[in-house]
Amino acid sequence: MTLTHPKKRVTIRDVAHAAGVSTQTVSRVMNNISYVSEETRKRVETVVEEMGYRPSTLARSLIQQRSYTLGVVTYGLKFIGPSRTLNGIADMADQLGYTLLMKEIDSLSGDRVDEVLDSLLSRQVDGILWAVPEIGHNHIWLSDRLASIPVPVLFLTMEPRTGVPSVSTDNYQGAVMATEHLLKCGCQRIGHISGPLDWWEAKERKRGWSDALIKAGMDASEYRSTEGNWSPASGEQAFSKLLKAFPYLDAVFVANDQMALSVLREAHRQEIKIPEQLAVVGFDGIAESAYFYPSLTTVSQNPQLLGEYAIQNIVEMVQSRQEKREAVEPPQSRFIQPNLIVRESTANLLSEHKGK
Amino acid sequence: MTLTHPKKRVTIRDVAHAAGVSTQTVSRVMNNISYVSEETRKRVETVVEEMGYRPSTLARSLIQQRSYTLGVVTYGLKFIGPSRTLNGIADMADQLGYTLLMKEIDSLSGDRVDEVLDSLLSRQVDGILWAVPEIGHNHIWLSDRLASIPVPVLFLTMEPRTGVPSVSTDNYQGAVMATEHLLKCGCQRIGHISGPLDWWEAKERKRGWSDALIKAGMDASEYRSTEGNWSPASGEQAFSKLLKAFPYLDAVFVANDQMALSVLREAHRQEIKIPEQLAVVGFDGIAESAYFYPSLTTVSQNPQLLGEYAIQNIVEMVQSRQEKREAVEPPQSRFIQPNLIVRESTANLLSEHKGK
DNA sequence: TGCTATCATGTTATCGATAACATGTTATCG
DNA sequence: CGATAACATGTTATCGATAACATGATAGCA
Repeated sequence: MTLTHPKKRVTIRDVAHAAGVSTQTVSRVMNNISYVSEETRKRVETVVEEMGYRPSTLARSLIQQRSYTLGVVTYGLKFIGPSRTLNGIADMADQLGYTLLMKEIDSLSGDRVDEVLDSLLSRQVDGILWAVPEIGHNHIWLSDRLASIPVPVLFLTMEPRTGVPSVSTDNYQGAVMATEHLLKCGCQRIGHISGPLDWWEAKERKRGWSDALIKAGMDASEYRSTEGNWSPASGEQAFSKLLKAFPYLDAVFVANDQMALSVLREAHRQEIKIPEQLAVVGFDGIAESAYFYPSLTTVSQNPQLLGEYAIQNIVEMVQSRQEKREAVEPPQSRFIQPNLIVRESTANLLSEHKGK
Repeated sequence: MTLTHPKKRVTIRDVAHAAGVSTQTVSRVMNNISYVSEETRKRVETVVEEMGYRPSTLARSLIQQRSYTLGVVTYGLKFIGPSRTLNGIADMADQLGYTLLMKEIDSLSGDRVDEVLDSLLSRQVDGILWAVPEIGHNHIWLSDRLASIPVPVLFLTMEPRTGVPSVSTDNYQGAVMATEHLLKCGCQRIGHISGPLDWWEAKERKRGWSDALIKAGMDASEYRSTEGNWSPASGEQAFSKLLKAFPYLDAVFVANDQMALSVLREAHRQEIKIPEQLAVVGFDGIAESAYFYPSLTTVSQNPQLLGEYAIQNIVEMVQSRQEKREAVEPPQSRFIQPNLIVRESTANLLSEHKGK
């Protein structure tokens, strides 16, 4: 007998009537404010309990012009990084008393931007988190549209722009750390397998690698780099290409762990010993990387933390706008530092220098 | 000069005033309904365009008692499976014109259930997708609370209950397929590394393995199974334990790919040849599994599809409730079939029987 | 004692839209 | 040609709450 109770919603008026008071008084009780006698408060609370009354956030949002809801726009939920970021976002939003309206964007062309923004804004979000990585020109809408958005917007994983608040992992520093680690291991010919170079993150990682080499007095131009598309399959191809073009490699910095996985596998097949003949460093620090064979040295970022941090930032922006007219601080671009996890795919080299 | 435009929202009244008509007429134009003269329509549309008017979904939801918003409650976004499901959910919701209110639950105890439900319901969601896997007794609230929820609720990944609509992957069948594949490969002593057995999915996979063995005339009780917790680390431990207790294993069916990854690695370390000495089958079909060494035979589920399917179902429920009083069909438990992907970790055994 | 501050509660307006009803105009038709 | 249907638009009520204002009682104080 699955009766679907059509139960009408209990409204504040029902409660007021049942308790013999005005709706205003019920409202006062629910919000714990101003003067309500102890007696009345008790009575109302009892009725609320009995009737199972829950105030409509919707109605409240309308009159208060504030919804305690944030819009989140993501891209790439099928990958673990963005998902973990969303995880952090959801956790922190919850902790701070905000609910999330979520939209996923699939195309990167930016043609759906207006549609998504309208949908969020028409639902009165208090702020928007744009968690779509910067790829190609998919952020150009920003210069035209941003000024006309009536709520704060915070961007994740975007090239810093003055006047636009953003939070990103410091991909550049991460890549520098990875490369310097390889140098410290004694590697002399360090290749790179990059991500798709229209991605800002991929560019940053490549730049870090290149700069670190230059800083070490090596001519970076002589070092080859090949482009993958983040997938294991592309990593395999890129690695073959790299090896062919540059057979004397003694190390590779791979722009993500998934591509590094196929480098390990392919090296295995070709009987290239890791790390003795070839040191490998990945990027991301996915859970599996500790169980690759050999386990992978990698630059670990914490996407979850990124998300948490982002929410804290946007909530601050939202609240300062509610209270005052101006933000306490001007918008900023902030970075989160990744950190290097040294494992078998490079570890052994630390003591003995090689490749003289 | 980052001026934060405080711009007041343009309301229907502003438009009506500017166009010299009533708000009702503007409403009619916006919703393309009933009789509006071509002339008036044009004029209003022009004004709408000029002023950049966008109707407030919030206000509309309030009066229409319908929000075109669905609540989604997830657990485990830091894992790839649930994220991909959410991906499917978001895509399909978008296609069908619904927006998502998202809540992530971290604890499994169920103490936050009421809070989450209230939060969603107070925002007038038209339906709820409960995408939290069934673990231990975390679904008991259902029997008490479900009847009092005024909108349709659909559960993902839950043991079928009559009268409660749900959508799940057929874990049992998947496990049967995996085990029968191993049998067909000629394996005779097939072990199992299970997930945490308070998870319904883990139980189902174990049951499938056990039943397949029994069906093949083997005494399943003689075959050992060890419990992991889905993580690679636990897989390693479970595998060692299993090997110690049952050294003559010639195959393992591992309840997920992450644990299978460490089985591969550990086997490698102990110089156990895969698949010759030990065949391995995983579960999930994560992207990396094709690039493990050796590549992993696995039961691939499609969490994305699961999510899409779930949204289609709940939207149907929502719409049929809007139109009629009763649902077209009674609530059902539906299953999605996974499929077996044969790779190197078992493939070679297909031709030559072994282990006599 | 009369005046003001504090307390307790109610009344009316409002948020931004649509529903329901009303009204006036123009066709259509027997 | 008058009645009815179809068209075009406006007015008022409503969704569920809170804001703003109003009112009455009590209490403290000069």
